[in-house]
Amino acid sequence: MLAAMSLRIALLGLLEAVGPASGYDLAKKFEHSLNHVWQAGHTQIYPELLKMAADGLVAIESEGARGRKIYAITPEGTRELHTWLVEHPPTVTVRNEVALQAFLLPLLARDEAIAVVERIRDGFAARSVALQCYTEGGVGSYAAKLGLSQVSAGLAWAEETLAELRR
Amino acid sequence: MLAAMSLRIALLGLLEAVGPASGYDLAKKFEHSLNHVWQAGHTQIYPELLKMAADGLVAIESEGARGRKIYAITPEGTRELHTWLVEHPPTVTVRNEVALQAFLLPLLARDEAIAVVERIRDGFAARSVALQCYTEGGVGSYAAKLGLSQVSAGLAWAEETLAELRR
DNA sequence: GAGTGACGTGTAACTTCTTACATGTCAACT
DNA sequence: AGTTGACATGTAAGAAGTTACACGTCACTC
Repeated sequence: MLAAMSLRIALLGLLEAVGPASGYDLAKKFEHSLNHVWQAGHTQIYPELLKMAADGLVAIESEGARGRKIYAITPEGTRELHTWLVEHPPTVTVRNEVALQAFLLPLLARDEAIAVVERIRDGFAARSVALQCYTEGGVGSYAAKLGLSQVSAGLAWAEETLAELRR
Repeated sequence: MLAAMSLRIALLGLLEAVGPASGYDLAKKFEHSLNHVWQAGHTQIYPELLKMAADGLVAIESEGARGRKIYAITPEGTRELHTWLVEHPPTVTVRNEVALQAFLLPLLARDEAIAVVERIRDGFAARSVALQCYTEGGVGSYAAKLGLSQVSAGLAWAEETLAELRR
């Protein structure tokens, strides 16, 4: 068992939370409700599901139309998921282009800096709208509330910084 | 020129902001002031500096004691950095273990969920303390303020969620 | 003078993630 | 009958990042 394997955990969590699903379904979840939590495309998801099946964490429940494969979590998968959730101290790996631009803001002329912060602000605003949908109940509402509060904080920072730069 | 290369930008930005430095110095910056913005270890930094030197973005200014090499940014490097800052729309790639645990919180029993959120809260609290130092002036104060406001939002979320879970 | 710890640079093997390519099904519309 | 678009799954090559190892210097303390 390796250190990270968060993609595995995300997949196991989705299967546990919403029931059996295909790789395609799971990829859709990553695009939408999981978008502000963990990102992964189908090219990463399909091979990972195959590996997880080989490791006994998921099982192919059925194969439907158009080659659609439905995966279900196994008891072993549930165990692994539960262990990770309870025991794994989450690692904070920040790799944030927005923060990087904020960091380097002093290197820019005033007008340029203002334009950059405006773009950042608009990005936060868009994400804020996108997150609203998920805060009301359902799986992921805790994460959506966390995301929304952090995005709102970012939005407030952008407004403050703009005011400061314009002074 | 590839899409991401944020490591390059971070290195160029540091060299531009604090002047010539060795790989070792830069690695220290990543550990400290840049820690809440972008993470990279020396095993990633040293080879990247060599590649950047080959591409003409930095130059080896001098070699000091203990094989220490001092890199300086070149005019071409400055140009590249400036272009990225002004033109690159920052991509938001979220891959966040804390948010993942928040997402999956409903899968846990009440007591387990409380323990998990307490651990998350403690993590936010620690990061909050670490960030205070950098908010007062100097390069990176904008980023530190952004980080601090987002960490504070996370802390508030944790307290609220704990209250809700305990009800 | 021996040991310790910070300084300082690097490689190799591996995992993770991205981009581009490749293939085929099915339903709806024109 | 042909086209479009969502459905559905995969591979391969390469970039980015992590972990483990390896080497040598210098200053300070015991």
